[in-house]
Amino acid sequence: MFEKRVSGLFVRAVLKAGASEGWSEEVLKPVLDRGIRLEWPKKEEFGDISTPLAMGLSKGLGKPPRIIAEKVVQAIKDDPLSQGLLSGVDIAGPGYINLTLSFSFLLKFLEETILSEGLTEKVSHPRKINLEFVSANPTGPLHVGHGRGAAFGDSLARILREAGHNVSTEYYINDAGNQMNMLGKSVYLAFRKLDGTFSAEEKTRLLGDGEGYRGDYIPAIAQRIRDEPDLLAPEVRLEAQSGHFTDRVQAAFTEVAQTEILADIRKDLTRFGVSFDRYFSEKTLHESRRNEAPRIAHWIALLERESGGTVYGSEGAVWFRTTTMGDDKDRVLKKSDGSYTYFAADIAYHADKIERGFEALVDVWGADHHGYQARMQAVVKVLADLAGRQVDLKICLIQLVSLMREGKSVSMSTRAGEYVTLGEVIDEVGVDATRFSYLTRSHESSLEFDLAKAKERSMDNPVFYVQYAHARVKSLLAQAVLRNVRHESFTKEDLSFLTDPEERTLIRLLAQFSGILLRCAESFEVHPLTDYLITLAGAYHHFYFHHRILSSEEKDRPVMIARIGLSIAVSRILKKGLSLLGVSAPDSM
RNA sequence: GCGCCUGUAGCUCAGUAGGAUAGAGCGUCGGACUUCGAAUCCGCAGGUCGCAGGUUCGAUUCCUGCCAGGCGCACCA
Repeated sequence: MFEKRVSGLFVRAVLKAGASEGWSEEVLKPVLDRGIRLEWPKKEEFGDISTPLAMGLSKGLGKPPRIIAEKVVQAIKDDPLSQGLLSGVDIAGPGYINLTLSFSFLLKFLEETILSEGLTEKVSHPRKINLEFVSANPTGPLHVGHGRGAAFGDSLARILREAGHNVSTEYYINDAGNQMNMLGKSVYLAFRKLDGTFSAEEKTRLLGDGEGYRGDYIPAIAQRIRDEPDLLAPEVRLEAQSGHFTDRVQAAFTEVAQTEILADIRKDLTRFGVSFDRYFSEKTLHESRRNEAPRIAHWIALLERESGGTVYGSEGAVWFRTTTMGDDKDRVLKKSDGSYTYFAADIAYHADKIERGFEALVDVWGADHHGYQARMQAVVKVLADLAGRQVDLKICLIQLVSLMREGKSVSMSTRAGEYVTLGEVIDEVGVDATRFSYLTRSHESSLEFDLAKAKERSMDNPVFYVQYAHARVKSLLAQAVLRNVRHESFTKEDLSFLTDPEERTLIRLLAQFSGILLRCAESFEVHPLTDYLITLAGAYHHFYFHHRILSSEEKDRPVMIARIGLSIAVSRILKKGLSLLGVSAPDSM
């Protein structure tokens, strides 16, 4: 809310002090260019906003930090724009400059928070961002790991939009290649089992030594194919029933299986509050339209022609030179049999994104794909150069989720089809608790997800703690109505009765919300927001417990009105924050 | 073997681009409901920030080397 103003204040102060003190611009410039680093000290004795700026300048200027701080502080005090905004500027510790926001400014902020819909400051340079997440292969239902990526990606999209960016969300469907064929075969074999015509020989012939896909959903799809005549063309059905595994049987079973599974995935995602602007099919990259070469061929050929040797042909294959970025060998894009690797498809997909004009690409991946990062960065760089534009690629690696139940780990094996699906987790613990639990930890650290605890209504499961704070306010307001308290207007004057230090603490915390969001948007994180909401809820619970809000005494009325206003502001920020996490804020629980 | 990530209180984790006395919650123990919802609040205890060096006025944070755990290193997807 006030970060930009405060930063501006510091920049002007440093330049002014620098001019009169003869500080070298070479020292100042890099520090100012990086942006003034602002902190919100936990201890209020250190003010509302703090910066270690002077310590950073100390070395370059060859002066003690406190001396530098003094000059900067003087310049700030002389700046007319600090009037009204600040009530205190101090130097503390080794050379921190601590600012205290004026009461009047805080009240103005509070008034706006109660009134306006737009709670947040927007980024100064909105970007057109493509955010790709989940992108699970349509070979089985989403599991708990995908759930984390879904919660993270969706919440990040909401935050980026709130911050003012233009965001498109996308799910990349790996619907080409061997895995899909194997899926079709697996369903076909299950179909044969239902018919009583299954044989081990046929299985070996189709799958070799492999087991294929084995989850419960495989026979379920086979059953549907058996039950619903429309799912297979009559001649294909005849071939399947008589054990002729022709190309069109393969194609039909794969098609049905994929459609069914994708429909289930989308159903789970919808239930989870996650929607995508677009589902992008890998298959479309391989298809040729109107006599044109497939997109994938187009891009690989283009790269081979114009990448200056980064993409080159050798041994009958086409390679990407990844050794220049630390890889131990170059990687194949086009195999000697003429088909393309997954990597090649990914290149074409990212080329497509760039072609669509995105300025920033965000890929949310499972952490097991980390080995792919450097390669993809190199690809995007090459493609962006070809397009003659600056395109940033941010890769968010989501660390793994270990599922627990009452402290004991729930074993999971994807291969054997034994895993807990996202749908099951939602059934058991609910959407709100599931999403919140996923987002209580940084996505960069692994997460222990305890089903029993996620359901528990305790502090172990802070979603209820935060929701309860919101419900408390709503209940309070309802109580106020019952007591015929009218509170339509909350002007600065009405709010000026909030003189208690703990009230100021709450306002100060509310004022940080916007900055937290901007930080999330800048660093592509969600967790700081979750953390903030827990802190805010805690502060309100504390306040509520120690302060009587409603009162029938006439002399207490101004304070009562002001506290109701403060409570409304808290509830609005909580609700807004929760909505960005995709979590509801019920009025009662 | 090479590469990436992680190692902070008994447990699960924060710690914002080196900085102020390293923070929460849970768990343990002990307190608070005649008053707006006790799904809440208050207090006590708990740490050589994996180990050892180095850079710095200052290191949980940066560098190097170890140790431990996880993951990745296909003309698979």
